[in-house]
Amino acid sequence: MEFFDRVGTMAIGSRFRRLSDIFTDDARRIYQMYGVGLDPKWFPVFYVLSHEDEGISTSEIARQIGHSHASVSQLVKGMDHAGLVTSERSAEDGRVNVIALSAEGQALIPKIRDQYADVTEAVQELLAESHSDLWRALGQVEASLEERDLLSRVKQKYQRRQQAETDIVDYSAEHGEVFRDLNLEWIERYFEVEDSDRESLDDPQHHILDPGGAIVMACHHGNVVGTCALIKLDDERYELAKMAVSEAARGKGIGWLLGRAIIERARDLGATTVYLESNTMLSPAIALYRKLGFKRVTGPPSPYHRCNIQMELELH
Amino acid sequence: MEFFDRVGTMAIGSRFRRLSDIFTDDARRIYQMYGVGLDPKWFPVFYVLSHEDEGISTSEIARQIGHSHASVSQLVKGMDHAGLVTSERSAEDGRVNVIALSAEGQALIPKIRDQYADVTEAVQELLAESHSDLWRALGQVEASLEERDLLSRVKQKYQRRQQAETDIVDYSAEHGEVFRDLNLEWIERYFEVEDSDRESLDDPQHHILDPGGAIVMACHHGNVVGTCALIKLDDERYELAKMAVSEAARGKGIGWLLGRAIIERARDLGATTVYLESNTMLSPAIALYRKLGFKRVTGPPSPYHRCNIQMELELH
DNA sequence: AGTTATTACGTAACTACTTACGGTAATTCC
DNA sequence: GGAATTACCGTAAGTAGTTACGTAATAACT
Repeated sequence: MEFFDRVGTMAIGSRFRRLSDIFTDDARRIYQMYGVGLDPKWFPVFYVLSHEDEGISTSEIARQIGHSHASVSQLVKGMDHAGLVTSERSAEDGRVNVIALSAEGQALIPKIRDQYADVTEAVQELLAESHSDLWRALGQVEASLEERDLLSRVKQKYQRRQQAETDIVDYSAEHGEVFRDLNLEWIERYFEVEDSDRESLDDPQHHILDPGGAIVMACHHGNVVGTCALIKLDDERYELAKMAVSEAARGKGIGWLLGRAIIERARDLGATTVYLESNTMLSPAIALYRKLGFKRVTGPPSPYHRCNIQMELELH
Repeated sequence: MEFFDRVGTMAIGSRFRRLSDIFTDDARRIYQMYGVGLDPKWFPVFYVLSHEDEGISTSEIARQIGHSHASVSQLVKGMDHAGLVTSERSAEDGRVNVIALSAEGQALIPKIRDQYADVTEAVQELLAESHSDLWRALGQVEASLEERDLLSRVKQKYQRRQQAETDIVDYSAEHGEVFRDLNLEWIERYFEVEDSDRESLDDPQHHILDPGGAIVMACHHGNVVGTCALIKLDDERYELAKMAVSEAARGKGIGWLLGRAIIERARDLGATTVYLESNTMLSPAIALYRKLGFKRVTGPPSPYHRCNIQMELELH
């Protein structure tokens, strides 16, 4: 397939699919040639059962062969119908179905041995024609994916790209409205708006900036999509607060940019500690704070009802 | 999947299927993340169309992406419904449907560019984690399969195994009945039984052996499943005839064993040429003769009506 | 002990392809 | 210039898996 070399690795899923189809197709004809009465799709289940002395459960088979339990359930149904397996409720646990090879199924084991040997040999010779060890490489890719799936790998690239297209700018008077709306959006979504919210959101200049704090705004493609504030507690301690990112701009790593920027401000202002209050309900936020270096602390109670977790970051 | 290392390479189809599913699954989420309005399954078609200036036909797309035309037809239907492509009958050829990206589809090209770059990079990094060049290895396996598919590779092993379990023995009196029946089976199936058939089949001793010919029988697991005769024409020329393999024993390479054995006999008898007559309708037989080294010749007409091809093998 | 959460399972519906089939248009063969 | 063959295409049905959902049994938590 010259196509795959043209499109490149983005089509790797399709390429695997195609190869799977090719092999599956030939497999059907091979099974037919050997004349063993086994449907190719039954083979993984058959293989597992042939290596178990006692019967095992549907879900255990599924775990071993990497299918869903529903798939195994369907396969076993077919094999049962063909008389190859027995399937009965467990005496110890009324939920589990114990599957085992029937006598007829057992009788298939020696018959399939030749086919197994021939096919294995043929495939191994085929794979050997390509210089590299494809079989091992497949195992390594599976292992890599188990460690970190493709989605998260791509997400990293995505966020990096989105972050590069996002500017962090200082708050100025014309941001007043969007600063308030961004914060009200999430507060109203999860909690009740409290009086102290209203005060600081309606007049950030007076409540945050004038006392020696800071506010930054995130602009993505010209739109303000996020904000974060730094409130001065005393000369050494500042509070990270009012972090908000608009619904549509979530997942672009903008919170991380805002956090980084506001910590930088704190450092510039001479802070040694940045403190914050949040709620464990907001798990993505907590994860972000942790990623930024914040650690959980227990401090004096917060004036906000919604606060049930306090965190701090030490600056060196 | 530890399972695949346990079963070994026979399960390579399943392994590809599983990998395909994993990638396809992540792909759907990735497409969602980038928010381009493209169904992942449309991508191959979209890719091909985005690289064509003019529209192309359904089957041409199918050829390029390696799907069936029916699949492309369905995909295009969906994309048309989503307004991404235009599809109309060709003016030159009333059979073909000309597919092209619509303006809306064109507009997607720059939107998908970032995603394409990010995913490609991520997959490449993933593949790089396994030491070997998986992508290239996949291409090589595809190429190897195109040259010779798995079925034929396995068939070779299969035949070798079956041949090892087959003995070639000399004709003796108790083979008379099976010799006749094996030959009548195929003659009746494809042609009319002629008088000269009856004569030699009913009394091979008199018609074949006594004049200086030979007959061999193939025994597979104790059953006689095939036969082949050698008829003396003159001191240097012998005719291979009456080759028959029972229906159930076809595809085991038994014809080849019989042919080899009868040629050996001819050599022992001092032949320089082995001649045969057959019919082009029996293409597997012709292929076998060719594989045994026979070449087509034009000789004097045969007494058998069914003969429409003559072949010879020179012995050195 | 009673409620709630978890686990095991089967059925149904869906997915992304395939093959099978049938209809129409073009080409090739006498 | 007709007949047979071949090419193109869409629809329907099949395939080997999946997710979604409902039910029953067990485990865990007050």
